[in-house]
Amino acid sequence: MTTPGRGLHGHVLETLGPEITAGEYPPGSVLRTDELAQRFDVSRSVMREAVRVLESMHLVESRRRVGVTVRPKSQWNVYDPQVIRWRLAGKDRPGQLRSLTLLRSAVEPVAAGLAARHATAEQCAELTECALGMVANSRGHKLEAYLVHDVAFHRVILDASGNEMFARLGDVVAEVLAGRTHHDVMFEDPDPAAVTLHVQVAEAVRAGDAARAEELTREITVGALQELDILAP
Amino acid sequence: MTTPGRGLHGHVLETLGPEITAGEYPPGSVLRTDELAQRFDVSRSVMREAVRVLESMHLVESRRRVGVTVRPKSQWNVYDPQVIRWRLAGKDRPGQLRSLTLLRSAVEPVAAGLAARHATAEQCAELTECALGMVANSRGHKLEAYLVHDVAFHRVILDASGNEMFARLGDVVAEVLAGRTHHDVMFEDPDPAAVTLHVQVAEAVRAGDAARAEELTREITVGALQELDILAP
DNA sequence: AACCCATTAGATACGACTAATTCAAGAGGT
DNA sequence: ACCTCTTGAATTAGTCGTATCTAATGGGTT
Repeated sequence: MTTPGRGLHGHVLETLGPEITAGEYPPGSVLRTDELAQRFDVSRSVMREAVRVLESMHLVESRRRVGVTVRPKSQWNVYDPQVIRWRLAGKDRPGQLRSLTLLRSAVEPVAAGLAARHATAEQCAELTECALGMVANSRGHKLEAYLVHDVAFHRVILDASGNEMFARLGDVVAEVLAGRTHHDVMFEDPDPAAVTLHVQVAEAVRAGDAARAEELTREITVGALQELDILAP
Repeated sequence: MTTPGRGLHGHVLETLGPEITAGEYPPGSVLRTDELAQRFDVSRSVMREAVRVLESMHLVESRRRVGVTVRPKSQWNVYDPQVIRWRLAGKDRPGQLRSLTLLRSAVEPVAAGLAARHATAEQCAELTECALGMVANSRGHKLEAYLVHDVAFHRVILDASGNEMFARLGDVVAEVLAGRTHHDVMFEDPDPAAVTLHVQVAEAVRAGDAARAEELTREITVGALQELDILAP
């Protein structure tokens, strides 16, 4: 991913991060730097750097005379892409997907509305291209090719919104969509209705119809919620 | 704040973080660990820990033979509370407030709808209490007391949504509201209409009327957008 | 109960060594 | 004369081990 075991401390994080985010150490658990350094066979300097990173993610807290204590889940930086990846790779993947899909359902419609106002001609073209790619791969078990265009579509929408906060959710959406295709539902071809909605969103954005783009995207995200049995009646 | 100059590396971060997020080093700028260590009069070990943290925020990238290069703004972890604080304290504070308010306008209505479904009796009571506190302090230049209740109100909504991602935006909302009160508009008493809306949201949540809670909250956030001249018609 | 001190584990510093990457000079081919 | 590939030196972060400092904790003393 974006963070391949970059250096020794990176390797340590790749093991320790998932362990912590998976909840293997209950909140309040104490880890000692010396022990960790021994366990991973690295020097304390390296171990301290890793601890600093975990600390900046609010996963742990390092105090003198006490050690490195694991913080409760409620304090974690759950928006940190690294934390998200670790949790998606762990055992509370379902819950994580629910949370993220809910976030999508809140943000993406608004982003689509903004995109309809701010999208450049180039972005509109990209959007249409993505939508066509989705249509072309919507039948015949071409799930991978479909996924690529689906991810690209949502990325363009988020970027075109002109809001940096929305734009940075592109990676998150990509993870969610990939997760849905690879692990959860989706054994068959995607829902034709969803494909149509994407095409219509592309049209609405190009036409500058913000209200319609927002409403159509809301339908898409409602569909995503229903797939995960997140009912909202 | 949550991270008061904890240790030497914390002190370094408190200076270097704001400098980078303020854009004082253009993307691609190269910093050398040795020089930085000299500048802050700390050991290389401490400097390396600070760099690791900045790296985990995707503010910089550290490569051998090159140095510590500043990454473009588009790659920063803009959801990291620390980064948000640094940027709010810096010169692109207005833009940051716009981005965050837009995020609020997307998330809070959805969160309010969920809160109407999931809120406990205790949370409903808290909500009503907050709303009453806002009413009580809405006249007579009691802006500070008003702010406290306003922040608490939105925190309860986000918590009661039952979604951890939404809940973690409580701090962000707090920063935005505090910023609005202390620096920007708001020289006079808050808008009476906004106060009324908060009371009505509390009622709707208690009544379990999700659609109404969502719509009322949307009106609140639209008001916040208008205050910042973010027009959306 | 209040105070003091020994213990402990992280915090900082320093120096030596390692390894990766860049850049440039030079060999060889076109 | 130009281009390409190789090679090697310089540079800078990465790693490690040790020594010292500091602050929390817990027990013991008054």
